Amino acid sequence: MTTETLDRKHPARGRPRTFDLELALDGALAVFSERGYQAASISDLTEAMNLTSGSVYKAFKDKRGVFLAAFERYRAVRLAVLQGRLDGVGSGREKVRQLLSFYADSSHGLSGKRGCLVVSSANDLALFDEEAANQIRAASAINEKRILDLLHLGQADGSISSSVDPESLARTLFCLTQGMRIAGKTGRGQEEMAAVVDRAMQLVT
Amino acid sequence: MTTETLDRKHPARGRPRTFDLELALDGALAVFSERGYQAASISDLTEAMNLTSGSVYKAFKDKRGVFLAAFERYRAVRLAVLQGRLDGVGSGREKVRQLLSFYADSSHGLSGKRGCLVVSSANDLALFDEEAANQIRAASAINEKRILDLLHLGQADGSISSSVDPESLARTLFCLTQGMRIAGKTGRGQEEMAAVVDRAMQLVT
DNA sequence: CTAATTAGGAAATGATCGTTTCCAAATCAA
DNA sequence: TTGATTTGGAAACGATCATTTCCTAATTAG
Repeated sequence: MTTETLDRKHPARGRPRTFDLELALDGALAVFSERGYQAASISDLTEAMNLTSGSVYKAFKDKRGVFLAAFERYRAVRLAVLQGRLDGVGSGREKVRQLLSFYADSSHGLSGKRGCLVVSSANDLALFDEEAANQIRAASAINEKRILDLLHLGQADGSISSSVDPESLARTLFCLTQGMRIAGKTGRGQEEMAAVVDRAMQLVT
Repeated sequence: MTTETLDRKHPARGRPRTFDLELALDGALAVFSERGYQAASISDLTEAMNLTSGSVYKAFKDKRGVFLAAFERYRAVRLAVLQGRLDGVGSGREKVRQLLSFYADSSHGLSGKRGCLVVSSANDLALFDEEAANQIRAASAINEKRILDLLHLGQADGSISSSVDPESLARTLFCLTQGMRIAGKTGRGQEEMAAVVDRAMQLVT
């Protein structure tokens, strides 16, 4: 999936890379999240990545390559954190609440204003070529599917009634998470978002 | 609220304007909605507005001026359509459903991919100066407040229970509408969005 | 009429954009 | 060693960006 240029774990030949690739991507994804693809200039990126533009282009080919690598990095990091929280609770219903709380916690204060790279990329979908757009759409679909899987789990373990339609509920909760991220851009408090989670959990019966 | 340059209804002196201001703004807001503020170039805008850049700068001062005028135009047009739908139904609860359906109808197909100017502007909030950002935040707040008012109306006319907390429910439904607009960017069907509305209405008891 | 004023529009402006080029430095293979 | 290869980084590139300038056209005021 990643390009040949990126994953040289053991650089057999040539001068070795002196910067941390993932650390650089963390800087890049912060810029992309906050400003969007187009408004994130190479200058913005090189500054946040602590690299010169030459090194950036050597490592990622072009701006699109930086974005796609940062996008994957973002998803991996976020998924790891979420997975840790899901593992901490038992029932399917509790996992659903944990997932919603995960989004709520990300949607307030400074992290709320920084935003979600998947949401902002979906918002900017028209700016990308078909291949990149497909990756963004796929990431959204996976996030929605994850909610659906938790609902199925809850119905299997009895924590969620089998009478509710999992698909439409998953879609509804997914929309809610995306909306929390947008609302978070305008500056929200922890309690405001927590109350949204409590309210939404009334749908998960 | 609008600047002196714009609302010259009766141009006392000088050559009269030969283009329709609101028609031009309709073109501009379509570009801003679909591409976002930064990615909407003056070339994109002049093409969509059927104007030369000179005329654009005469009428709106700068790109920021075009955006702010288009933003207000968008809100006015959308509010008019929404108000028409709200007037068509009776109870507060039915008005809430109508509002959610209004967003759902806008979030599928082509209009879904075009997106909402308020949502995309909130997403790009970091790109604007403080004054413009405040206008965007205010627009979001008004949209949330509108839902709250409908909930209060429903509680007054008995169509919504007085035991539910209107503030947190309004915030939840607001997040849902914003999220529907984001989900709509990735391409959704009418039925998918309609099901989300049905599901959300279970919260409005 | 003339003067003042404003719109329309082409062309030019300086800044910034993403990207490439070029060269020195650092590594491995031989 | 020597050659091949890759990185680091400064500088340059053409394209495009938002904006201004300048001139003509169209209108009102007097």
